[in-house]
Amino acid sequence: MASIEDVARATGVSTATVSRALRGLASVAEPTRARVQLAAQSLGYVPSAAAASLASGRTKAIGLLTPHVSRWFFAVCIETVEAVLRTHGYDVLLVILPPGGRTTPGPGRTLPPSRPMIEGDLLRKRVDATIVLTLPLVSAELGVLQGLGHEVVYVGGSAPGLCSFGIDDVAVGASATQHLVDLGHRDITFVGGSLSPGDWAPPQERYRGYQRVMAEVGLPEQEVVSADLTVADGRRVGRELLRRRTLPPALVCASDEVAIGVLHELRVAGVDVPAQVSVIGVDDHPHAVLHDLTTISQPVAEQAELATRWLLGALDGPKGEDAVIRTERLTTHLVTRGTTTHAGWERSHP
Amino acid sequence: MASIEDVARATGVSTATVSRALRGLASVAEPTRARVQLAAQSLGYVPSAAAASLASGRTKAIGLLTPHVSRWFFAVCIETVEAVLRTHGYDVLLVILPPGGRTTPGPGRTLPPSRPMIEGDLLRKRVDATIVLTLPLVSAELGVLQGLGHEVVYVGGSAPGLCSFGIDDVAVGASATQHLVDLGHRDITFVGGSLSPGDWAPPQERYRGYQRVMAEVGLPEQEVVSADLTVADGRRVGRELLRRRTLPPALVCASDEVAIGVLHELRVAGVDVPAQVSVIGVDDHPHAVLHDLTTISQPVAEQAELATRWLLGALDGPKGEDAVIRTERLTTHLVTRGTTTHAGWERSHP
DNA sequence: CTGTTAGCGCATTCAG
DNA sequence: CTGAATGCGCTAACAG
Repeated sequence: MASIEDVARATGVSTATVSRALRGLASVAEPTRARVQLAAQSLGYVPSAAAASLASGRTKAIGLLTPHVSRWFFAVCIETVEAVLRTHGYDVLLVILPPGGRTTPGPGRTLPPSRPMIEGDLLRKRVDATIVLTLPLVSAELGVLQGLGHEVVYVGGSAPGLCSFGIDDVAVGASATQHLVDLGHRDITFVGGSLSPGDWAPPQERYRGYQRVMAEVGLPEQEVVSADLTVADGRRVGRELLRRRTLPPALVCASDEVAIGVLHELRVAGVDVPAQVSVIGVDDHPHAVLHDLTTISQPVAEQAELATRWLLGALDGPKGEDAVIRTERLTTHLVTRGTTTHAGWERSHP
Repeated sequence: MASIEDVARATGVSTATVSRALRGLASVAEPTRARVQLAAQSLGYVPSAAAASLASGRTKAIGLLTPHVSRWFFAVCIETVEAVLRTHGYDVLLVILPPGGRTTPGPGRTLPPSRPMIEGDLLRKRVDATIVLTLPLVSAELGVLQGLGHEVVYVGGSAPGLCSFGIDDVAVGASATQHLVDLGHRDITFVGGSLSPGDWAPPQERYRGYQRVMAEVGLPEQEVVSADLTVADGRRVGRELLRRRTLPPALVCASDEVAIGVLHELRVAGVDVPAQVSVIGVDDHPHAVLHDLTTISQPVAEQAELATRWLLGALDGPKGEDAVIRTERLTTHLVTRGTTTHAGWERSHP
């Protein structure tokens, strides 16, 4: 366990010089730096992150808060964030906060009691900044994040009071709905809404887009079908729809994963998609094409990368000066595949 | 930024007592502890991880090394590991080491030059132990891991010289192959092998299982089809197979994701699965059932959980005493679905 | 360009 | 059960 002092002794310089040399500060003579590096290497010296943090006040680590890992959007974000941070010398502290139970009770603002404290404790002092991935935050948590005393950036949507890089989920819901309207559909059902309309998480926003378009074109809203954004829950919804007397002819699903689940059950039951039911999802998940799913595509890695780079810039740049809250919305686009078609197609078809 | 001293002053005790009280050490009078906790809370005191690490020598963080995030196996492992560690007060330092390029050149043992050093630097002193997820390590890296000076556990298979919790990939490959043999197949092709047979990563081991069974039953090995374990690469393979004069009648795929990709292309091209081609995968990926894929199921979360709990035990327990290298293999099982059937089924069918 | 001097905030002896 | 003293290993002024 060589320490900086061993390296200093071996090189015949002071520990301060070793520190400077190894960190690449300009004010070190090149020959000196070379000797220091050599000695450090041959001694197998590795600086103590704890000591460096304590002395410098910076941890060179960044917290990454996410509600999931095994869902495509989050996995891609995590990979992207990690890659960018690592090339810039930052470590990633992964914190998973499953949203489970959070939107269930009462007015949708209750949390398991341990959660907010965990966030505060966990991130403060341990990291230099925090990246939050599309976590359906409640206001108490926003407060915690803002009180963290360091930069916070939100990825995947927008969050009140935080810098964010994401997409416009209302617009996404609207586009998906509009696509079906354009195909002549009038009876359009939204799948994937949650029960707590007070939250501003993506499914809720997408639902608002649906509502907006339906209102604009004067169509009656159908009762929303609640679902987690998973294949498993999509399947549950699919089976539920099959039990109805008549199938809904057009579905806007809040994500491709639900859409894929629904599609699967419908097809297994012999329903002709899109002839009997048109289905559109959101994401352009890698598996969407396997199911020939029409969807709204969003640039996931780009959102994560932009957010991370912005954060790195903010960490270098003027501290606390740019109090401007930056909210960037990346563009999405419709990917037309085979699960959507004109209303009434079935009747006009052999 | 309240420090331990502020809490001590506010409570009228020494910093040592604050430290003990807050960490739950037994040797503190209950009333004292209560007062300390109250003061700490009202001051918003959060201990400095850096200072604690420096003083105690333990970081309360664990490194998690993984080659991927967006693949099902790894995502589930990451979620599981994080959940277990967090409930035990440990932070997770996520390190992604994409295996890209590692098995490509020369004898399959070359690495991008930066990699091994990164590992050593990154993990040493920053974490108390390391969990490695099914990373196709080369011997140099094994050396680095073993020289890290702390506990290391491997998840998903086994690694020479490391404690590990995983499945027997050779047996998995053998089971999959045996299933096809039992169905009367004689012309069986392995998909997903890598080009570097020197490595002992899962695909290679599964391939060895295939080889073993083929040899045992006296069947000729077919030329292995290389593929990444992804849907995209599975599709590439599917298209390649379609260009052959005759389709291989039976495929053992090294993972469900490749299998799903292959299946998709075959079906889109009008190939009847399983009548013309039988396909079996490995994993029992959540999407496998959507494609009616026969597969070998493995308990992913269990592997990760066992490994993590073992590690926590090792961190508490006797240091360096239990030099026994523990290798635990969990059981897998065949899940028969609709993508495999008897050889010659097509001919005997209307 | 380099050395000297102080802490960073806590956990841990060792006394009491 | 509690307090006083020591140092973990490094970075950041400040001199030179």
